[in-house]
Amino acid sequence: MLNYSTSEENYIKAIFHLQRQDGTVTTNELANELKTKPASVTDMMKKLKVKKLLNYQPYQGFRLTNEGNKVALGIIRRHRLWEYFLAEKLKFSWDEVHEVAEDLEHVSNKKLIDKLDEFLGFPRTDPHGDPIPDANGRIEMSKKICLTEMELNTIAIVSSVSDQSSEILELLEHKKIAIGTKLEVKKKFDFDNSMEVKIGRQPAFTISNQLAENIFVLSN
Amino acid sequence: MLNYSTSEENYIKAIFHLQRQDGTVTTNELANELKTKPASVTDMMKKLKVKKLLNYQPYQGFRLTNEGNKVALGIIRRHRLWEYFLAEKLKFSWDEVHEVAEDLEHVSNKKLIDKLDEFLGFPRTDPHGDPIPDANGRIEMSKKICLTEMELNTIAIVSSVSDQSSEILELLEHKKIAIGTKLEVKKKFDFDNSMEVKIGRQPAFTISNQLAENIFVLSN
DNA sequence: AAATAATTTTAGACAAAACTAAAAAAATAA
DNA sequence: TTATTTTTTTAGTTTTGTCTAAAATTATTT
Repeated sequence: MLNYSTSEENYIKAIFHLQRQDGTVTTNELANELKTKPASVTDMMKKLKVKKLLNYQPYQGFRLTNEGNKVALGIIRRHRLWEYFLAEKLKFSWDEVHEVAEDLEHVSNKKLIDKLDEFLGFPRTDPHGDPIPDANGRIEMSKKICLTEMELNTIAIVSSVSDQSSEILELLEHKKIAIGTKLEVKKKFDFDNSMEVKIGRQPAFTISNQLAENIFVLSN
Repeated sequence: MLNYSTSEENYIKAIFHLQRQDGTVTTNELANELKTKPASVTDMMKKLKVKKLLNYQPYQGFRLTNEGNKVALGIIRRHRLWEYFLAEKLKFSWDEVHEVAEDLEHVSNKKLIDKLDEFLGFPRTDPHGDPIPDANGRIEMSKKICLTEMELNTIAIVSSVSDQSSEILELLEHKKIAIGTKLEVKKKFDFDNSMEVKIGRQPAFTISNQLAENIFVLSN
């Protein structure tokens, strides 16, 4: 695996994330995401095309090649492992880790990252609940879905909460729901869209639709 | 404290280290140290002078200002803390840490470094025995001297060994001398320049001149 | 002290990554 | 289907950090 500049890595990562949503990524989307100008994006797209990291025909938008995706997963692996380290070992709070990891992720020494992974105990998700690719770039492709979309009697892991207000956190704490908690939906009520869920062998309890809409889970 | 580019930081660090030996640093010395060309050095010296990090008159060599020294100590602090982390936590070997720390040292988030320091338990020296500056840039200015230069009845900490052959390591292990060991010189013999040293309360033992010349210590 | 050698600086170029302004292409509206 | 708007690309600069080749300065010899 070759080495890429910080700037190239930032473009690759941004394309990877935007690809998840749409199929293909446009110049303006990317310029907006990276807070740069469309002309700069076009310049970089030409460079990355030459390096065979993305497919790109003028005016047609772009998407990463297989090689490009591999590179992106490497960057994301580094980013999320550092986030985990910062939160778990250095006691950074939930919302501070991203910014610092943005810098650390560009130190691309494979041995460093694999040893860090081992030191941390091979964590499966970062502090935001997003999955961490393994040393081979494999990632749990369990897409993040809203708790409201889960099928009955399937188990999913709570991965993130979109609203971060203290009110919702109080409620989640009371119901013993945290990131990493395994939830099973037992019933859904059409009247108010509330649902009954279970954690492990404990008795099922009720979650309102407002709450469920703010909980996202990884379902295999 | 402002932010400096990776390149600027590498120059500042190199000047700091070269200054220790001579008083002032020359263009060629620096070009050689950084594996770059003299013309590039001159260009950078002009930039660093404008930023008031060094004193420099054409053809007269250069040395860091107080501000420049502060910046250098910040970089060295980061470098050595990461080295300690790599060796102690990630189980990198003694001779692998430097290269990786060369990259990590340029991530200059103060909170990150101070929390890392705390996580590591405020180590006083890196894995090579070199002192780590504290959060205020203070460093144990105990200069590294050769064991042969130590005065009688003073205590010093073994900080490094210049020869790294397995023969010397075998001998050091046998005599229970390691980095961090506190040594006190009790006698010196002019005949063969051998010396008698003590570790703690144990009985004094003899060290040959050849061995002493390869042991460096931090004497307060 | 003049000549030669070594060191250092200047001048001019180049590559990477960004920008602005203008041109070209695609999408949308009339 | 034209006309207009939006998006994207091109062309030409800028900044940072590097380089080579040549000029200037300092150091060393004879």
